[in-house]
Amino acid sequence: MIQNPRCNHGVHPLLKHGLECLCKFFSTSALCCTSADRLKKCTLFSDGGEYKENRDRERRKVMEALAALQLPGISSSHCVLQNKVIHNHLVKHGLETEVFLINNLISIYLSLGMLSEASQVFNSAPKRNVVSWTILISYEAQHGCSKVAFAYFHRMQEDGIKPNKVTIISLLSACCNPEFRQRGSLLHVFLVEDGYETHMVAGTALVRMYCNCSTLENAYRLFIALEEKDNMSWAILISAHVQHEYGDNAILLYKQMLQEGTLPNNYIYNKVFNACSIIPDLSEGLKSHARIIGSQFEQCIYVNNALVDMYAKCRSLESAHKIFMNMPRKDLVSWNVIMTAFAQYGLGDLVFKHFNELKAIGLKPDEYTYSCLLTVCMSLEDISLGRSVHEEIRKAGLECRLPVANALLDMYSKSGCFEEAHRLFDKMRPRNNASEIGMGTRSVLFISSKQDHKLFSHGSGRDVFSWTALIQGYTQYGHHHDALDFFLDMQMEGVRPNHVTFGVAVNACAGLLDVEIGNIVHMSIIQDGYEDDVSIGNALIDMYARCGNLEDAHRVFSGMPNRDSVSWNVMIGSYAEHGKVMDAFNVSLEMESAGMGPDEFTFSCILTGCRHAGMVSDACHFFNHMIRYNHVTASAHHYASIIDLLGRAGQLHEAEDLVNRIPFQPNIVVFMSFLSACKSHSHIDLAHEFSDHMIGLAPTNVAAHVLLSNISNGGIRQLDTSLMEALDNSMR
DNA sequence: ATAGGGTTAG
Repeated sequence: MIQNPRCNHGVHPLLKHGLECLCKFFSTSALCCTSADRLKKCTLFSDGGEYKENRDRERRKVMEALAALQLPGISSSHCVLQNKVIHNHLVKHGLETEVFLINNLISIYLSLGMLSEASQVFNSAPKRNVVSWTILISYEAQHGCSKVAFAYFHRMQEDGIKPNKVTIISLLSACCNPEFRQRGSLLHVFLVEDGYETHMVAGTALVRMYCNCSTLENAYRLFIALEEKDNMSWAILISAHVQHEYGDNAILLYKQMLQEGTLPNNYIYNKVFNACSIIPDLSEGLKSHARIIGSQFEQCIYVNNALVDMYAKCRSLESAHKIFMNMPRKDLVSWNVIMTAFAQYGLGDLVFKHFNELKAIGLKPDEYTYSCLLTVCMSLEDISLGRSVHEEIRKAGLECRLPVANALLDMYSKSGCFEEAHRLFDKMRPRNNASEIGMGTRSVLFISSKQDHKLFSHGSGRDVFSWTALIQGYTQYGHHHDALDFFLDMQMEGVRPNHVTFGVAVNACAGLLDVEIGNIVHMSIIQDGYEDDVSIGNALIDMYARCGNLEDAHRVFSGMPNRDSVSWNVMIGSYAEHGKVMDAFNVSLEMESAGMGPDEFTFSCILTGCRHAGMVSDACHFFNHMIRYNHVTASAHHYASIIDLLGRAGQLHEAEDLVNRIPFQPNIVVFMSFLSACKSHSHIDLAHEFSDHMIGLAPTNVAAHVLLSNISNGGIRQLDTSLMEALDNSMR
């Protein structure tokens, strides 16, 4: 029993040590800032603030209890106020107070990131209860160390302590992906047994777990069964829909929430704006923006960051910038968002200008800032600028952070700098090992005080983006064998390809004209459930067609549940390329009746096909169709193609007529097609009529001069083939 | 009493 706290009677020596550590910390300004910030947060956002306020009140009580003990380093300003309340506490609860204070200490240490102090108190505590363990579990869960959280859960049960509702809720938040599906259902059973399945907090945690580990449908079933829903329950469901990129459904849920009379909070506005960015849907975004004008949310930094992003994604950069400029407070994310927006609009100068500004006001760029800069370097194709950014990243010690490392990989790989790409890639360890080591060391932190912070705080393994960047680079530079080798290595390392990786792998097979490997990749695509992906489907059509397998190409095409204009054009182009012009034309008619207008590219494909097959009259028919077709304006490529065809067939007057009818300034390819035809049919006079035009258009074009000299000298046949190539290349 | 369900950029 503690009569007078000043005398320290009855305080456990270990606890006293912990208190001393804490007191040292109280005397520094750091804690004052932290609690002041926290209090501000509570008053700014009422949602969830009440809980935090209570918690802070309790913490203050503990602080004051410590002050009352008059340990060295405590400042008197922390003391007096609730001294009496605490004193009564200590008297009333006697020894039980010890575990209460210990739990508070652990919790405070953890919230300040003082892990070794926390573990010291935990390990030497004379008594632990369910709360002591739950504090650790919740800490690990919130810091993404799910496996450690479950390790504590087992340890706790071995120690004979039964988990309660709060423990289960904390663990549910650690179930972050399908890997935890089984453990998650086990927790679900725990809750059902105790009758908490539809309890608001427990049920909401369940909803989140199902969103992460199962399907949104299963999550929704639990959601509608909740006895009560608050806006946090809605926020979780809406957020999950946004995460799965179901922007429309997220908006529908949001409207349903409003209809049921639940008021949105800052989390929900944040998600609604995210949903509008995904779709993108400016009008819905404007509506919600109007709702928050004049409200407390207008000040909220998260909401504003999402708004800036939303306007940028909805093609309204000006509004995005206006919001950014008017934000009462900006954090690094705000700067990152606006810089990313500028980068998306190709405004590299503004990106770098803002980068310098944010540094000038004392913010420290992070991995996202730098990866944004790198995308700019990449779009400018300025590898030396990229290298200087890389140097700055190295100095900032951020080279191994995944977003940056992946952006660097992407840049080097797509610029063909494979040596540098590999140097970086090899530094990034395989991800599974890294996290296992981290986890393994971590799980004994509180049991035996063994620790190794570096391993888990900076571990950056390669993920699917890292591999994909490398494979993409290899394919782009024609190293298809290497690309496919890495595609296999990646899977050996346990990293599953995503839709981009699969698409690139298919391209590599197409590049190798290797339909056997192509078939194998196709099977993996089906196995992994990517067969309905549009861009993968397009790549498959192209792969089969290039390998000469038009039937399989068409089978993929006709099996696609969704097609974009590329799908149609690839199919049409494949037929045209193989001389099956009628098939190409029929598919283009289908395309038309499917409500997707044939575009410039479609006609280029067909005209190229006609050119290869020498089908003059059909080409003219398609050409006239195109001219009459409202949405397509014939381009220089189209004219060049048809003029070339007419010329080859000897119909030089028709060709001449067409040259004169071109409604815009024809380019050099058009003239060269025509003059080349004049030459092969010995219409030298006609050629001379147009030669001044051509040379005037491109006085320094060597090929044009060679062509003219050939015409004057009676011609050399070989130029024809180079012209064909130039024409083909200009079509692509 | 202390522990509980949630945010932004590749």
